[in-house]
Amino acid sequence: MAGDRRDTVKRSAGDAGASLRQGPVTMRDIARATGLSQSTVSRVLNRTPTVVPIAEATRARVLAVAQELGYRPNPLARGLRGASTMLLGVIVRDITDPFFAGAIEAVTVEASRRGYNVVLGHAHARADEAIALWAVLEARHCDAIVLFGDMGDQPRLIEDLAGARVPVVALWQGSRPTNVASVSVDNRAGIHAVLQHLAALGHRRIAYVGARALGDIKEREEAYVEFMARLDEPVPDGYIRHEPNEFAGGVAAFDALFELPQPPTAVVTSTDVLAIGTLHAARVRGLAVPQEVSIAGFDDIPVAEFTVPALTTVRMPVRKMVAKAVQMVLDDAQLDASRPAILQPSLVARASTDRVSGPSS
Amino acid sequence: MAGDRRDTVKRSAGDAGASLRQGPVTMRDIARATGLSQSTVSRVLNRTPTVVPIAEATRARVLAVAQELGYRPNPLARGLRGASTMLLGVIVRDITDPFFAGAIEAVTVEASRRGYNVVLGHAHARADEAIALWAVLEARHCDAIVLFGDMGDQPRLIEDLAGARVPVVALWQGSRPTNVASVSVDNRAGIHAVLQHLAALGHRRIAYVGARALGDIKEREEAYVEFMARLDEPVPDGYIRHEPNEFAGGVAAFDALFELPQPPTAVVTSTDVLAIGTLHAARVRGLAVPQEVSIAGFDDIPVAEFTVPALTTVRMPVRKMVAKAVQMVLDDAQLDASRPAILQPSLVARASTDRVSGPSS
DNA sequence: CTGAAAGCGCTAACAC
DNA sequence: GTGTTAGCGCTTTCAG
Repeated sequence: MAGDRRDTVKRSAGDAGASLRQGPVTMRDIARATGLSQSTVSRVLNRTPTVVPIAEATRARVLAVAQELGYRPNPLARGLRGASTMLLGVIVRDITDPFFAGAIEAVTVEASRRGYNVVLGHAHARADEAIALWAVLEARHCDAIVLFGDMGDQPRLIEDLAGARVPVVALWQGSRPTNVASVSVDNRAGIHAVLQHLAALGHRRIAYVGARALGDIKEREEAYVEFMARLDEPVPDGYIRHEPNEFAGGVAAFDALFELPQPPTAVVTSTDVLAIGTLHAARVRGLAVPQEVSIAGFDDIPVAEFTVPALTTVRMPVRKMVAKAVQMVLDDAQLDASRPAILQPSLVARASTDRVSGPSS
Repeated sequence: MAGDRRDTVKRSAGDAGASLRQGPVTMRDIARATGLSQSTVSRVLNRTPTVVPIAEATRARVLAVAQELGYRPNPLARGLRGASTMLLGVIVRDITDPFFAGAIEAVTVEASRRGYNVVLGHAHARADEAIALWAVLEARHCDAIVLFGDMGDQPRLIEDLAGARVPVVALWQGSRPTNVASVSVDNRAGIHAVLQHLAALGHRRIAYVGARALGDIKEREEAYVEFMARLDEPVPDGYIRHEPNEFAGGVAAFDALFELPQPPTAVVTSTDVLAIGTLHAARVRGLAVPQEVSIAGFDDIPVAEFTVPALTTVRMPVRKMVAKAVQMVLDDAQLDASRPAILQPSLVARASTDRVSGPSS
């Protein structure tokens, strides 16, 4: 059934087919065309360094012919033979999440800088699919695997990964040690920074909106609870809202918050995505941001700077984190699973937060 | 240098290693364990249908052992042998673009429904990188390639693709016939729909903001020009603004528009991304949307429903388009390059557009 | 119904 | 310096 797509027509080498690109050109073709052996061709094309010396003339000839014939190595064959596939597997929980979109871009850039290509597996918000993906990627002979997002609800995946035959590193999994090396952000510091900012503006009734707690999100919620306690500010019932990490989740949370007898004067969300939904809900309710309610997010996704009003948030050092992860996983460095690398976020104060000003009371 | 990562330790088959997953289990291992030949194992595992009958007992035994040993086929070897790799290559111009993020998700879903994985190549807004990518993907033996975005400024890529050994289909390239099969949207209908909507609300001074014209974007601009002409409404100088397709581009365009002696009462953008920037700029200038200026986008990206105010836009039938493209390219159907498949968009009227109401004059 | 054998394109010992 | 020779794990004739 398959196979009928393959060209059986082979041009005799030396054919004048200048720019007429032909089917797959193999090393054998080059060997024939140059009158050399395939292994010599291989050696030249792999620039086997000092180990095996090659006559300069030979090398030039091979290179020339390879160029002319438009030779391109077959990564499958290479991979089969045990060489590296120059493939970096990335498993991401939800591509739709603008935050991960940025991360994917970052990892692609970082990978291609090292000559790697990225195979993207998409678990579509279901971590159990990620398990299958993982199998695929390993089988696919990726040289390394990077995991994006909190797969914490799938301990099995994490365990499997720990026993992987390729290096694995996880990003944004929260900073609790797992079985797999990871790069995280200091969620506590981030949340404390926004809350500090809000507190300094006079806010005391601050609500929190986040997804059900796993990984990073869990830490953010805990940091919120901790900070409020330290502020000696009791958190009223209903001030902690759990909603799926989507725009609509932010809307739902905000609506619920403002049905409360004593609504908050500020809302902190676990991600910018939720914050954007919140911004929208405020508008729909006719509440002015930041005059009547302040809103702050977390991540600093690209659109955060352009929301209405611009969103105060915590900037995630995405590129740095990704670079770190890629370096760890490709340089095969000490993949120490017990001690995650933790990077620092920073507060970005924009127009969505301001002094508290008595809305009604 | 490479290779030291490979386990040389081979467990003798039959070992009690129940859940202790071991290194790569090959067909040979299964053959040995069952006492059958490798080819039989292969036949079973490939469910070679009616062609080659297999004793039920044999089949069961192989399956059982394969299961127990945790066998997973090596796609590299499969691919080498000429079989399909179950890999769908996707080249996307800019992952950061929220629109493409949605498209990627759609293609991943569609692909995995057919048992395919997606290899994502990211051209990072530079189409010349896409050329290299294309080479990579082909060499990577993808069974098919899907192109996202207007690579129209890189005729070379398109030409190369036309001579590809694997089926290729391009999405969002504009509807002009190229050398490669494509799926497009009726940009003209989309733009006319928004403009019609705006005109019905009483708008006459309508500006257009779009990226430099290629592919879809070009068609949208042309449709705008055409519609305004038909409306018998001269387009004042400076009402057509070219900005990069980024949030910041929308800001810049809006600012320029409102420096004009006679600013527009409505702004139509070629994409939602630009519209969002525009919304932001309006807020910064203190112009109320939609009371003082109406704004409409194109694409209906997920966030469009949650902007402030919610964005009127043209809904791109992303899933349908992607499904169509995947079907074309995988079912190897008639890849007719001369006649693009064109799907219809639909207007989504939301809060960012309203009747024109004399702002100042 | 099953086995033996020939490679896919490439790398890596090992010879000369 | 270069050629020979084995395979990597799998599919696929071609023989039993």
